[in-house]
Formats: sequence, C-alpha cells, structure tokens
Amino acid sequence: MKWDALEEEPCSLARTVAVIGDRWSLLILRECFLRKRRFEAFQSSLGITRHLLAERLKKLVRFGVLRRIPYQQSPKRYEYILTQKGLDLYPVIMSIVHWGNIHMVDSRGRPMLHEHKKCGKMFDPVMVCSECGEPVTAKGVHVHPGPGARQAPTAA
Amino acid sequence: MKWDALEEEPCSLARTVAVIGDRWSLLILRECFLRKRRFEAFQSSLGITRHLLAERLKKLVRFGVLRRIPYQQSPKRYEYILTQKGLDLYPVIMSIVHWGNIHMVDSRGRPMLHEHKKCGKMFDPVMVCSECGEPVTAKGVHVHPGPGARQAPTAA
DNA sequence: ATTGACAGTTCTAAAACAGAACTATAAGGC
DNA sequence: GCCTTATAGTTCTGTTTTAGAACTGTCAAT
Repeated sequence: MKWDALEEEPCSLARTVAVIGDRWSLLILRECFLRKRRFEAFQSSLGITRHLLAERLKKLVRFGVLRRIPYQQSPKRYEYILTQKGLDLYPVIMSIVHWGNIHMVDSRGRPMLHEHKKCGKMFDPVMVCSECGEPVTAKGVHVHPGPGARQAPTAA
Repeated sequence: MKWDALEEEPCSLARTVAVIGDRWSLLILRECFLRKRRFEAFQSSLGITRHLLAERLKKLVRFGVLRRIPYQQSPKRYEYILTQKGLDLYPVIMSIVHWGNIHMVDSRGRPMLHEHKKCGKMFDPVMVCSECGEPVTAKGVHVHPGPGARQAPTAA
C-alpha cells in the first residue's frame, strides 16, 4: 500500500497516520509545540537530515498542519508555525507523551512535567466522554459504522 | 538517527514513537482494538505484506504491547492480544481518530461513531486535567524539566 | 492422495533514508 | 573588495527498509 492510498482510506485513523505516521513528523511537531519554528532549530535539535527535514516540512504544510511564513526579506527566510489544525494535534501529542511517561521511562523518571496554568498543578491528561464527562476506556466504548463507512465489510 | 537510538532519547514522545511511529503499527493496533487477533485477519484487512506484518508483530510483542498466545496445538497456532500496556494506548488511538474525524473526513462524514456504554450516547473524546478536570489546550500548559531530563540544553 | 487453512519465511526489485557536500543570498568585519 | 558567518535549503551516493509475490511446514477434512 502506498502512502497516497492511506489518505483515501475510509478510516480516520488511517488518514491521520498518512499525516503523522512516520518517524519524524511527530518529533517535528513536538518541537513546534515547544515554540521552535525554524529550519536550523529543528535540524539541530532533532538530528534529522536536512533533506528529510525539508521534505517533512513540505508535507506538513501541504496537509495544513504548519504554515510557512516569511520572517524577513533579503535574504528571504521562512519559519513554520502551527495552524489551528496543527494546534488541534495537542491531545494526540499529549496522550503519546503520557503513555511514554507511564510505560517507557527509565529509572531517572520523567523527562518533562506539565503544569496546568489554570489550576497551577502538575497534571496528567485524562480522556473523558464529551457527553457525560466520565473517563473513557477501550472496554467502555461500542463502535458503530458512521455515514462515511465503506460498504464492503472491512474494518474502518 | 537509528530506530534503536530513539528508544534511548530522554523524551517520552520519542520513546513512544519508537514503538508506534511507523506506518503500520498503529493500523495493526486499530485492528486489535476491533477484536482482531490473528495473522490472517490482520493481513487481509490491512493489505500489509506478510513479511512486514510478521516483523511488526514481533516488534509489538518485544515492546510488551501485544502477547503471543497459542490458541491450539497441532498445528501450533498463535494469536495476538493486547496487554495492559497495549490497552493503555487507547487514548492515543482515540485522539488520533478524533483528529481525523475533525480534519480529514470527506463529504460522506465519519467512517465510525463511538458510543459510551456508560451514558449511552455517541461521544467525542475530550482531554482534561487530572487535577482540576478542566480541558487541556496547548496554550494552557507550561512545561518543566523533570527528573529524567537531559542535562545538556536540548529539547526533551 | 489431494485440497485447503493458517502462520509464517524467503526472494528480488523499488522506494525511502542517512550522511555528507554543495548552492544561494546577504550581512558584518577588515 | 575579500573573507567569514548565518540561514534555508538542494544534490549526490550508498545503505536500509519496504512492496509484491512465491514458497514452506503442519495438520484436518474429503
């Protein structure tokens, strides 16, 4: 299956994987959420090759996750900032970080702590139901085909 | 940077990307959450090559996300089920699906709807603070170095 | 004895990636 | 004017990963 085919799948997970499901995109987005914006900044803190970085940035711009904006004329220089679509990836990033915090840290503990400005405390993200506010677990959810489901009986 | 190096990074996101940050692992896990368990089932519904499927399953078992369990003797046959570590990826999967639902669906609408058994309603997942229960956004969070932070001034 | 189901393994060609060098534009120091 | 530095890429070559198809081994059913 080609990458392009993934985007066309009738599955929201597959389509999102087409955007962020490679080795570098999520790491680039991590840097974006840490307020990094420039090519050299991404390259030096990630250790990604320049070639691949240029390509990934193009991809993220093409998908509307980042916007490429000139920050000076002569010589023209651009920086990359998160669009609203990109900012909306925050729960994805945070849930990944949280899983890593629980299951992948070594004896030294978490590399980062997160403070919720509103309440002032260090917190973990919790996923709850938009309707009743109770936590959501795999076993507590029932799946139904939606209007965009594929007709053939294949998973979506 | 090699995949192995990713696992060693002092960053919970990087370490999690080492587990799920490729093109197929998340799709395999999607099938697991949809109660698929067997090699042939994964292969036929994903269209992944058998070679790569075998390798990815091994990787997920090695990381403790899946467990390989015999379901019959003679001939020996195995199936793959989610461990607790794997079940804990549910918020990651759901936040990815939700982002796709908002930003990647075509005119036909969502391929899938999710019902919260507890309240009986179709819902969206919402990420809230474990301490105060209020929703979490990128701008409402402040990041601090934790005990596992790298000493050199590099992003983690 | 033959077919089919299942869970893989092995092979070759194509695509993606790593690592390093190179290009283009301009500012600043001498 | 000439040299160095900064930034944002592009180009090149060799290695690794992936796609696609065919093949293996074990057993049950016909």
